[in-house]
Amino acid sequence: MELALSLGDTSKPFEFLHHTPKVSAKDLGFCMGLPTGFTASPRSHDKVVDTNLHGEAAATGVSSDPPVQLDLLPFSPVPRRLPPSQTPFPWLSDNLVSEPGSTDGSGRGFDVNRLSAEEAEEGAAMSSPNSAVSSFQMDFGIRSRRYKRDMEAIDAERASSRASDDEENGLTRKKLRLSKEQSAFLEESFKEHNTLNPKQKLALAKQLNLRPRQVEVWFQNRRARTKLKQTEVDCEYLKRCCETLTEENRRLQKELQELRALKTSQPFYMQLPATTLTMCPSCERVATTNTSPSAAATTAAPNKHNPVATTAAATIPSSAATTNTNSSSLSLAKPRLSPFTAKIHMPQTQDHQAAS
DNA sequence: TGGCCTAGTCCGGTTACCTCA
DNA sequence: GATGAGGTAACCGGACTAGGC
Repeated sequence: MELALSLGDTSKPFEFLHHTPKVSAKDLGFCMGLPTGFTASPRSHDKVVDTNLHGEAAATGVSSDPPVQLDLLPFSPVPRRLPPSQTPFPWLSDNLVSEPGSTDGSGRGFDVNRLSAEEAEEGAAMSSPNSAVSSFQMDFGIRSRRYKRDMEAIDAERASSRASDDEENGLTRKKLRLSKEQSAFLEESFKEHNTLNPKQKLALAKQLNLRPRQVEVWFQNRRARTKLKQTEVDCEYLKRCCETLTEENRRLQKELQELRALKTSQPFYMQLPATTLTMCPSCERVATTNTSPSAAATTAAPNKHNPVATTAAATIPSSAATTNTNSSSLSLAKPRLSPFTAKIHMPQTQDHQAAS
């Protein structure tokens, strides 16, 4: 069992991607793979949950839980600006001319003030608030068609009301509720890319009849919500891990007691050498050494980069080797170490170098 | 080349408004 | 109708980066 946070490829894009052929499904999608039986909170209407079941339970030996996988695509948490090739907004080419001097795609050199908020609103006001997204279709699957029509009418009315209020007051209202179409369109955009460069922001604002600042704020809040949901999923998963480990610990304690009882009743058992698993933190290889001198001569390989694949070592999951050594590995493989005594030895780097 | 300034963007946290049970 | 909870748009402050001087 391992926790996998995938920031890249997703093997299971969302269904809506099938309806957006301009964009490669490989680059899109916000997938949350959850363990079987784990149900995300149904409250969030915008929560898109895809139960990708990458079953490694058999390999890890912990119940039937697949790894929790969240594909937050295609954003990367470290680089805040991505090249334009990674920002596939299909509609951008229709609305904006690419900046000749912009090389990084982040919009550097693009004068955001060229299109003021008034201009943006003026341009957007030329069409009805919802016309920009009239071709955008999404089946929310919640309401009946009649109710849906009513809600759309209400949304349109609210949008027009907001526009008229802005015109009358000349002020921006403290808080506006985005229409359903606007939210859905922003959601689709977020799935394609969760960060915006100035061009994309302006294009979205223009299409949705919003101010660029509103689009920016929406994306910021949406990222925060995504992170919050990720945290909730992680928390839930770690909770399950803790429960599993507790149960495993209980089982091993019981097994230890049984072995001790067996040891007293069967003296030949003492002849079995104790095996120590040694894992080098730098190369992350596992070597075995037997505490018994005779056994060490036969099993412990001098070259620790060619560790002997004993039964115990072989049961160490490969995922453990890829886990950051600074954090506790969540790989809950069940190594059949009995009747060996296993321990993870963390030698100093100097030890490793001296040994090599 | 390094330092300073500015603009833009991000994030974490918070506030305030809106909706709904 | 009043109310509390939850969702979310909007704001604030700090940090970071890139470009210009």
